[in-house]
Amino acid sequence: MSHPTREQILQAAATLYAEHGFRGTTTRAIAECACVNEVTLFRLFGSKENLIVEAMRAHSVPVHVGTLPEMPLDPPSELTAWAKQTATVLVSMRAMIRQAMSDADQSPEMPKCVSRGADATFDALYSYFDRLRAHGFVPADANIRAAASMLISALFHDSISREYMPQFFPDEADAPGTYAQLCLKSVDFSAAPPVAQRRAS
Amino acid sequence: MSHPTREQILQAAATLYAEHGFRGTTTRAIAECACVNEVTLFRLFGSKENLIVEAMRAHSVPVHVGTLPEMPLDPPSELTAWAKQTATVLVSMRAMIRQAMSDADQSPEMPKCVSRGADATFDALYSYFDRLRAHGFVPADANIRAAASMLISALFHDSISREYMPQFFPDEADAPGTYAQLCLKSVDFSAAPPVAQRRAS
DNA sequence: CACGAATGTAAGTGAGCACTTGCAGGGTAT
DNA sequence: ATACCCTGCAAGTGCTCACTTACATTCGTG
Repeated sequence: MSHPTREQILQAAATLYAEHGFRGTTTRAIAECACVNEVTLFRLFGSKENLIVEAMRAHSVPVHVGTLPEMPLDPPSELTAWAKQTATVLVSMRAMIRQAMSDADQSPEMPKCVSRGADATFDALYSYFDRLRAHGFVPADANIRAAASMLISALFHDSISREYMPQFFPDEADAPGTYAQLCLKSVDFSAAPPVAQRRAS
Repeated sequence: MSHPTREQILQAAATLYAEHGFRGTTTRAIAECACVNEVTLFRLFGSKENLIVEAMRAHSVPVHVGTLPEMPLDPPSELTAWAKQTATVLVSMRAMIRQAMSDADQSPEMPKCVSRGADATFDALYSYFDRLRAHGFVPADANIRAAASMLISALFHDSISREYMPQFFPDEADAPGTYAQLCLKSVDFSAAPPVAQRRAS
């Protein structure tokens, strides 16, 4: 029994929340946007807070991280492709992210919706860097943890701040690739792995 | 005599804004926090929006960027010191930054208060990197623009997101220094400019 | 058809909001 | 002392908000 109205409402709530935040999103506006009666919101979700938190949870899940190969072959292009995918996802969620980061006093659940996605992204990138290390692309003592953090930070800051200060960031078209290249340099990436070094896991 | 009440009010408005954002900050709360009558707010500033925008402008100014020497001598330690100073400033303003980034629909002035500070920070760092290049610390073809952007992005993301996802970032104590070192690596920094050799760590 | 669950409609409640008005006190300068 | 400006105080206006109540309508299923 998949309620179609339920999905409409959650979608409307997520859209309006991204635009206006928690306090700026009224139940009346959600109802209008979802083409349902305002009373239906309360019958289905009980309260505005429940509704919006549920909408956030539903729409922060599709943080399908970009694809990073199990077996690294061409790290620069692989990482560039991943950075571009990640940037695209972040840009599509930038408004929601901005709101959620500032609505911690409304419901502590909102920042968590963001950090969950960020953690998943970080894990994917970190384990890829670990594979690079295992295959000898980067030295064993490289600070891959901090490097992964920095790359994601660059993508994050770019996506949520570029529209306010475009002159701050590299050219939009190849910014993700630029970040990826600098990141690889920062971990002493070398194109030709000196055979197979030690296996780290 | 410079109105003391005026400063009290601006201070209170900035404090409350950082905590609760534009819509969450009521004129009543500002008045109470500043120990003045609510009517005084409107007599002095006309409207809530005027008041808060003015408070933001007044309190986003002290983005006194950290000190970066005109003549670079020991870039790793100089940059580390600067990163730590910048991180401290960012952390002290994190709540205000988060709110301002999400209140663009309330007043387009708010994100500008943030971006102005960021631009000044970027300019300081970029020109320092330019000096590094001029003195031979980094090669002429290094992408110092993107590297400066990435370092600030790392400091930015760290300061505003760490409390929501502490496991994402390097250890708090030396995170700024770590970012600085990785950043220098990403621009092929070499310790000895005239006799370019490998640097010992 | 009968029943019940989901939805719509109309109206309203109580609270909080930004902002206003009118008036009274209190300090300062002329 | 008088005039003036700043501030406090009390009360109120008009609006919007989240949320409720009571009743009517639709629709699928047995």
